[in-house]
Amino acid sequence: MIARASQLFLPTLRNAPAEAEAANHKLLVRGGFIRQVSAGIWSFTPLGWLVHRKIEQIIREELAAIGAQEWFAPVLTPVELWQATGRDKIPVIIHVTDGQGREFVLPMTHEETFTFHARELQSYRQLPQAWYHFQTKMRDEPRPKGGLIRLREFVMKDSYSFDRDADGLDASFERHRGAYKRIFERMGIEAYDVEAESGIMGGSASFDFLAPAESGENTLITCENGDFAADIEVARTVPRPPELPARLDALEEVETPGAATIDDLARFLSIDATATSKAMPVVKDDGTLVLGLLRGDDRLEEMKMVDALGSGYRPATEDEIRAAFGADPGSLGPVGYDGEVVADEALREGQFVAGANRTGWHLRGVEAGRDFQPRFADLRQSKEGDTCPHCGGALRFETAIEVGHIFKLETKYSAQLGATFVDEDDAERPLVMGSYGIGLARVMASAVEQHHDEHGIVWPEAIAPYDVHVVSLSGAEDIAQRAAVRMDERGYSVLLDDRDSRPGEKFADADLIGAPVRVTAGKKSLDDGAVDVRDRATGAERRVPVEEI
RNA sequence: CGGGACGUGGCGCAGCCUGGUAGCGCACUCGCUUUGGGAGCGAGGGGUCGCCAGUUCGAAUCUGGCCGUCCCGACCA
Repeated sequence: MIARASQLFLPTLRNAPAEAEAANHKLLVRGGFIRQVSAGIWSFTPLGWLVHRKIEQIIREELAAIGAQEWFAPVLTPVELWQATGRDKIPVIIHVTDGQGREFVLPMTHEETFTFHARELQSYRQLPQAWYHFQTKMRDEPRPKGGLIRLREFVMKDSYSFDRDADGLDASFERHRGAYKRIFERMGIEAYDVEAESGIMGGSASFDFLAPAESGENTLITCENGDFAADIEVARTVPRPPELPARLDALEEVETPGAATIDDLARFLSIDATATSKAMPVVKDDGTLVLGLLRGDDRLEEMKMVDALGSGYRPATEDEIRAAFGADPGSLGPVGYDGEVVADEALREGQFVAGANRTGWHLRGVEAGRDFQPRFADLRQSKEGDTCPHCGGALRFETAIEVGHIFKLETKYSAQLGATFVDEDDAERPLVMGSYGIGLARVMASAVEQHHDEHGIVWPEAIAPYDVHVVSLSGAEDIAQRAAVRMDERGYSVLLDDRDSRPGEKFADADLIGAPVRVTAGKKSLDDGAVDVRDRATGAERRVPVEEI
C-alpha cells in the first residue's frame, strides 16, 4: 500500500518538548510516533502504532513457531482472584470499584487469570500447554520516566506455560528463551539473557533480557570475549587482587585517630584500600543485628545482602552500633563481635585491616577463620576493573533496558488457585508453570535508543513503520509516483511524501521518521529518468533508473 | 515519599528581579515569488500567562496554598 503524506496525520516537530531527555523520548515525539497524555501514559499515533504492530507480529510469529496459542484475556479482574495469591496487596496494583461496589484489579501481569483458566486442564495428556496474549497492563508507578521506558499503562505480551513436572517446565522455559532470542534478533535489537532477581513474582529462577541503551535502568555487565553477561545485581565477577602487606603471625593493634573512612585509613597506614575491610552493621526485619563485612574498596550490593540474610534489612543506627560494639562507626570490626558475621568472598583469603571495636583503633593482620568465624557470601557489587569469572577477560559496564523477563514459577500460582491435573499415576498434582513477558513499548524504545543518529531514528528493517520513504520534489511528481507504485508492487510498504513543502523539510522528516530506504525524485534525477536511492543508516546514495528499483 | 527544576498560543522561548492593559522564532490561514537539506515578502488568526486565594487603584510579575510535568534518590514484574 502507498501511504500519501499529504493525507496522513504526521505530526513531526522541529524541537523536542523541553522535558524530553531520553533519546527515545525526544525522537519518538519529534518523529510523530507518540504523544503524551499524562505522566507515564501515552497515545501511539498512526505512525507509532505501525511500529508497535510490527513488533507485535514478530512476537506472534515466533511464539506460534514454538506452539504457543494466542488468547485475549480481560483487563478487569475480580479482586478475589488476586486475593487468592496475595498479590492484591502489591502497592503498584491499581484497584477499581464498580457501581455496585464490586472490586476489581487492573493487572500488571495475568498469572491469576491464566491460572484460573488452566483449572480446565484435567490430565497430563493435555500437557504441555503454552498460552499468551497481548494486553494492556497497568501499574501505579510512583515515578514514570524515560519516554516509553517506565510507564503506568502499556501493552505486554505475556505467556504462561503449564507442565506436569520440572523437566517439562525446563523444556518450556528453554523454548521461550529461544523464541525470545529470535524475536530480538529479528527486530535488530541487541539483547542479552541474564540471570535476574525474581522479585515479587516468586518462583525458582528467572532471566532478564537486557538491551543495552543509554537511558536504561539496569546495569549490564558483559565480557569482551562474549562468554559472560549478567545484571549487576546478581553478577559474580572477579575483583582486582588485593595488595596486601606482609603477613603477621598475630593481630596487632594500631591507633588510627580520626580515621573514619576507608580512604583515611589506607592513607594513614600507607596501605592499599584492598588491604582493608569495611564493616556494615545491619538490622534484619526480625530485629537481629548482623555484621556485614566487605573488602575496603568494595560497595555493598543490596540485593545480594537481602539474599544472604534471607530477609529485608536496614542499616543499624549509631546507638545500636555503640550498644553492640562499644565503639563508634568507623572503628568496627568482626574480631570479638559475638553476633553473626557475613563476610564477602573477597575476604576469604588473606589478612586485612579491620576496626578494633575501640574508637580510634584498628587491627592489622585480621584473618578469617583464625580471628573470627564468618559465614561467607557474595555481597560485593561488581565494578569497573573486575574481570570475567569465566575467562579473566575485561568487562564492560553499560546501562540497559529490561525488554523481557522470563520466570520459572513452579507451582506457586497453581497451588494457590487450585489448578491441578491428574498425572499418569492417578495422583492429582498442581500444574508446573512458567511465565514470560515482553513489554512492546520498551522494545520500541530500545530500538530507538540503539538505532539513531543526530538527525533521527534509523529503524531496523523488520520494525520500520515503512520500508521506503519516497520524497517527491516539485517537477518530479510523476516519476515519484511511478517509483512508489513499483516499490508497492514489489511488496514494500511505501510512504510517499507528496506534501506541498520544501525539500529540506521533507528530507529532515524522512531522517526523523527513519525508514531504512529513502527514494528521492527531483529535477536532478528527472533528466536521467531516475531516482536517488539512499540508505538511511549509511547515507550512501546512488542513482537508479525507475524501471530498475 | 525525600531532594531539585520548570509551568506564558501546537512546539521552543523572552518578559517576572524593579507590578501599569502579553511578546519573539517556528508552526497555522490568505496572496505573490521560490523549490535537491527546515525559503522570501506582504496581510492575518490564535494565549483564562497551570489553578485558587491574598496584597494592591492595578498582578504573568509580589505572597500563600494546591495541581501538573521532568530530573536525581527511594521503589521497580
